[in-house]
Amino acid sequence: MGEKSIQKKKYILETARKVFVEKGYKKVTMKDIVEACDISRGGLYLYFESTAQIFMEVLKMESQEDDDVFGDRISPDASATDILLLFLKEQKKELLRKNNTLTQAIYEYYFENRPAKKDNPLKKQFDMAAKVIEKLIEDGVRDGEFYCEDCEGAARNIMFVLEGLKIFNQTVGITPDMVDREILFILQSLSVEE
Amino acid sequence: MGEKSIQKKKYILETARKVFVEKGYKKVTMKDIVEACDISRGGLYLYFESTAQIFMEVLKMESQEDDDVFGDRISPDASATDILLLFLKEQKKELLRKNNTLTQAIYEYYFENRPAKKDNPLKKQFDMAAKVIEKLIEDGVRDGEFYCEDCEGAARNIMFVLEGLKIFNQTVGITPDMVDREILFILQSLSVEE
DNA sequence: AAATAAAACTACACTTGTGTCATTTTTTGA
DNA sequence: TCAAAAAATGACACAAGTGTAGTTTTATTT
Repeated sequence: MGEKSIQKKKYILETARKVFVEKGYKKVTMKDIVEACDISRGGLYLYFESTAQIFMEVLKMESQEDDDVFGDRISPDASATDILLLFLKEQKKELLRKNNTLTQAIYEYYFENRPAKKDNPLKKQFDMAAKVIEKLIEDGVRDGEFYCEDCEGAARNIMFVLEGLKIFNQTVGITPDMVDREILFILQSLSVEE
Repeated sequence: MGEKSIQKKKYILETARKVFVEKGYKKVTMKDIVEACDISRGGLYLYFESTAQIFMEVLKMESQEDDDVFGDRISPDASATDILLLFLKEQKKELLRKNNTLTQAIYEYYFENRPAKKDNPLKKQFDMAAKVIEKLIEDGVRDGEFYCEDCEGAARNIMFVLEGLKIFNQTVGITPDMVDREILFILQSLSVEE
């Protein structure tokens, strides 16, 4: 497969991503992707053999891309509160950018295809994020910024709230101020008593 | 439609429910239901005209049934902690009884059919439950059992955690002790400082 | 520019699901 | 007990999706 083919494959994946964003996972057919890419039926089968395969490769692409959007803009002397707030703001943006995310498609996919818990990407992501937040809270406690008796619990609590907001957004819809209220509550419950 | 027909309709709905529990929403076809009910294709169409309609009626049936499973067993002199704990235990049971719930099907349905936020049943349920918890926490605070500066926030926080656990369970799977840890954390964060 | 290889196309055969309708079976009541 | 009504059946026509293969178009190489 030549260089040109690789380009085309990438083009198909990027176009297919848009389709998945728009229609979720289950509703998407080869025809949808063929039409979005403006290629022929047979042409698509030259590169991929099923929507499932395409979706998996889209996910792979996705996970390669959004590796380090975050690490960049943390100044070295930022307080734990600052960082936590930055993280939560980032999550808020992600949540509300609903029209550009694969969230629903990913849920649909995992409804059907549940990998062993051990190597479930969703679980890994969750655990990693929780670990990061935990460290963050621990730092904050050490510096006297936060009060918290169970940093791990608090971190997991935050993660579950974020999960809750995410699914709520997909089924009911959320407004920015709903997210703000949750963020506020989280920060307040970590704040030291005067 | 005679009495017998009504019986049969109910029978179909109950059987269809099992199918939805097993396969979710989108995957279910009329054929699946026909076979589960052991009736003929045409026969089913006599009662319902689409899987969507059947699903909606299943949901209606569901919501009529689980009205007051809870209110019953609260003794009049139970403390707020007791009641909250009972509520959370109930939620835990519900969560882990995954193999008998329509959770995934409901999510799939609302991915496709998002009603206006105003009359979205999911939102209503959420808000109502949050209100109940809020009152509960307020009672606890008044009696000196709980410490909480933002009862509404705390209530919503609990609800979002439960939502998070729910979707997590459908996509990754949870274990009883994961739920226990969350319940413990919630109770601890409401506990009065000594 | 001719020959070959690579890429793309389209039409086809197959599968699965839907909704309908002429017919058969069952129930009812006079 | 038998005629009419109600309920149930299953075969059919249709629609939408899949995967394939023979053919055509485009690109590459000598």
